[in-house]
Amino acid sequence: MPELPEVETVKRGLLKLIVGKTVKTVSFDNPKSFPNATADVEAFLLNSKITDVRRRAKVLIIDLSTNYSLVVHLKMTGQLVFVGEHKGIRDSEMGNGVTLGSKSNTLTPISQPPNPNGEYRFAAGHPNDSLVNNLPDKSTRVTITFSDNTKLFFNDQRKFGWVRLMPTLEVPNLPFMMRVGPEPLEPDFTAKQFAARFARRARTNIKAALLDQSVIAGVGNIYADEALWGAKIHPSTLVGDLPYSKFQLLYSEVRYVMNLSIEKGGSTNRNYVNAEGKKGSYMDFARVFRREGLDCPRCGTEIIKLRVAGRGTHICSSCQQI
DNA sequence: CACTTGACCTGTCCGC
DNA sequence: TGCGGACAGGTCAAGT
Repeated sequence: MPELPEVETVKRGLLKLIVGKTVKTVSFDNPKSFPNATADVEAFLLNSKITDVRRRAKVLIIDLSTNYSLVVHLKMTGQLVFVGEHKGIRDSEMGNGVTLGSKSNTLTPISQPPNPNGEYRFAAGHPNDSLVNNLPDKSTRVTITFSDNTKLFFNDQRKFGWVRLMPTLEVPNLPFMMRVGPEPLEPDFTAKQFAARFARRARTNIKAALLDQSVIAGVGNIYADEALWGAKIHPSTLVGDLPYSKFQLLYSEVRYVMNLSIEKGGSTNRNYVNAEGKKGSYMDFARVFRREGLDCPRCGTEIIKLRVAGRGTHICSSCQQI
């Protein structure tokens, strides 16, 4: 998914849209997307109130008044989209799986497909701003309906992402949370600390190390390429071969591209949308990512695409040399 | 441990 | 237009 700036954008949207709302029902059609015990859902999710929305690395944490939290990882194609007004559709027509809640708070099997005529309206905007305008759709895995009948959809085409209900105090004990590195945008996070985090990965290339969430949190394929271009570092350079001055540059570039992207609402390469279903515009400002065949904005040399650390990688072969 | 590769899924795009 | 293969924002579990 979604890397740090996209998850941060979703978090900011949800903070405005769902805090204070009360969960009425939840429905889901894919156990992998929402692997929770029914009893826990009934005891700690239904009728709970949303108290806060937080982010750690690429993980979203939606806190509930029951001292439980919904932990969400969007992985490659996940979306969390809030729909504020709807019409022409009933709860019984939502999704293909089971619904928890409603009046009886009991499991209710759903056999109807999503209503193809269900209409959901978003705030007016440019037609290209939205990628989702009729939810639920076939990528909808989880639907939460609030007491005012507004809805939060977890959509995920590739089913890599997940939503988990767990006690808030146990969230930091998730294996991923135990391992994940520092937040690169924290004001007190320094270049010196940044450089020190890479010591463990001296014998691999800098791109693989940047993508390693246990080194630095939140960097993914887009911002790794963008930051390496900014620091004029070839992605295949061995970490151990980089002088401290390059780490200082890379530290600044990681923070620059991520802050810029948050300002632009994130990157919509394919599926990403924010909490209102709208695209982000960072790709309009990208210097190398997905720009193979175009000119390097710094020197005019053609941008090329390689494979580094098993990922599509974009560089200027003139600016970025080993 | 550090490091690399394939697997997890669905959809799209590109070449034949 | 059909079909096969490569590829897509991220982690993990296995390999070496």
